[in-house]
Amino acid sequence: MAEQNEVLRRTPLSRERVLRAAVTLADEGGTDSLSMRNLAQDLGVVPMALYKHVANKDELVAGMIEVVIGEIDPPVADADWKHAVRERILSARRVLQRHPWVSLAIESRKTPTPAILAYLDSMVGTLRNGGFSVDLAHHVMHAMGSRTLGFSQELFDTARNAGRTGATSPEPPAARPAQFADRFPNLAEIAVVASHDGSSVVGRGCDDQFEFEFALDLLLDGIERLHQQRWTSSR
Amino acid sequence: MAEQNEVLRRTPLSRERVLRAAVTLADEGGTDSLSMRNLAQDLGVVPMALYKHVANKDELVAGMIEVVIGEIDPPVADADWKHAVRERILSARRVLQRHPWVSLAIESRKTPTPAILAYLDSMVGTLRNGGFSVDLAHHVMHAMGSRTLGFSQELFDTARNAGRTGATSPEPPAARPAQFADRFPNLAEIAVVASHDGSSVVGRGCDDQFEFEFALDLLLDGIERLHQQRWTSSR
DNA sequence: ACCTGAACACCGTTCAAGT
DNA sequence: ACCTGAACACCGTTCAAGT
Repeated sequence: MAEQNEVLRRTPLSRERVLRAAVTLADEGGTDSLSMRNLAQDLGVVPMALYKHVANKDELVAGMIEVVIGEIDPPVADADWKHAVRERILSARRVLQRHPWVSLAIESRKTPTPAILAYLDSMVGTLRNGGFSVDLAHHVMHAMGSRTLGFSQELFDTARNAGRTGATSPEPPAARPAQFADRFPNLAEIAVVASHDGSSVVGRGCDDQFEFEFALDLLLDGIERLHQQRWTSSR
Repeated sequence: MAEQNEVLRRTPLSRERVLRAAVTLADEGGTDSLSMRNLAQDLGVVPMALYKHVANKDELVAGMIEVVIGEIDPPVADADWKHAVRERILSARRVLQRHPWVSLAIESRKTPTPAILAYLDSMVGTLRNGGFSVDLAHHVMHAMGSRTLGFSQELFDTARNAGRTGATSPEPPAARPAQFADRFPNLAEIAVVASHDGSSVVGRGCDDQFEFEFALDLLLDGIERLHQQRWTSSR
């Protein structure tokens, strides 16, 4: 590790290397460990050296988002709109699972980055090519919201925390199962079904991939129905 | 203002006062201005005095979330499940619009707070009373995701930044309209329709309330269809 | 002209000293 | 026993001094 740092120190810094190291740092240690000082240390460089390649931390994060969004597959060719949209979103979801910090990073920013705009623009293009009116395509993009980028939008987000360990969190989301079932009986009932195991609690045992696709298909099927009915807003 | 601080200084601190002052501080200045030191100053108190009422900043934020979630209306009585769910979510949305910092605060936490669990439990109860199977209710909660709490889930989030000014942001999300239309023609086309005005850009002119209800109803209608069909997952 | 160490203005939180 | 000032270990970023 010290040797590797020694080697890396010889190769000159570049914006590319800075962004890549930052993504790796965030992947491994989460947003908390992403500081200009930590990043500089990983690169064997004094903190101020970073400021020749990124204007400030905000711009660093924007660059990191660009790198990650670039990992999303291009749209599949020769497919109907529904299949193309579905596959692209599932690709985005796989990317987000590799970089669990990125969804919060995107949501924390005030403005979307160019790569996000390009991704969304491409998705609108897929809808338009599929025969969607501008009007319907517009509302559909709003309806999909951040799910277009593969966001789970879960309130019990097991995926986000599981980043390091990979396993489910050792601690239940609230108190012990017995108390939990008393206070939140309807959630407890749901959790039991999800896990096929009476001793489980909410947040464990849910099949995230199934739930994501369930929600995605619920939206896509509804959208398909509107499309076939030539739906328009009354504007 | 100095006089008011003087008066407030006499009334003893309480967890209630700390949380309420923190919510007000975040409402006015956003998450950035919410520091233990700023909060203590607003309360006319030394920073360390706060630690007798909240264990640390994380627990402070949890308490702030509890306060805000408590502002959501209880479920309307004597209503079918669809109306009850719809009205409750629209109430949650109004609350989130009053406290623009709270959605990010909720998403940033690893575990849901008790008030959030109680809210979700109540919503599951509404579905179960409406005749939903445990299985379908479970998947529906995942499908709705954070939208159950009124989250917009927009990538162009005009509402979140508009907190202070109330007006739309003076700066377009990316470059000037002309360049924008060149790089993102499909987004530009959508934006023009949304604004009835060729000079506009994405993010301006969208009717947030309409879009939220469009997406909400798209989901609710799809859910109603599954419910009527007695849908079950194949488990 | 370039690079960088020290410094500035902040954080959340600990802890020991003072009352 | 209670309260709190100073201190600690961090931040992102500025800026002037050194090469």
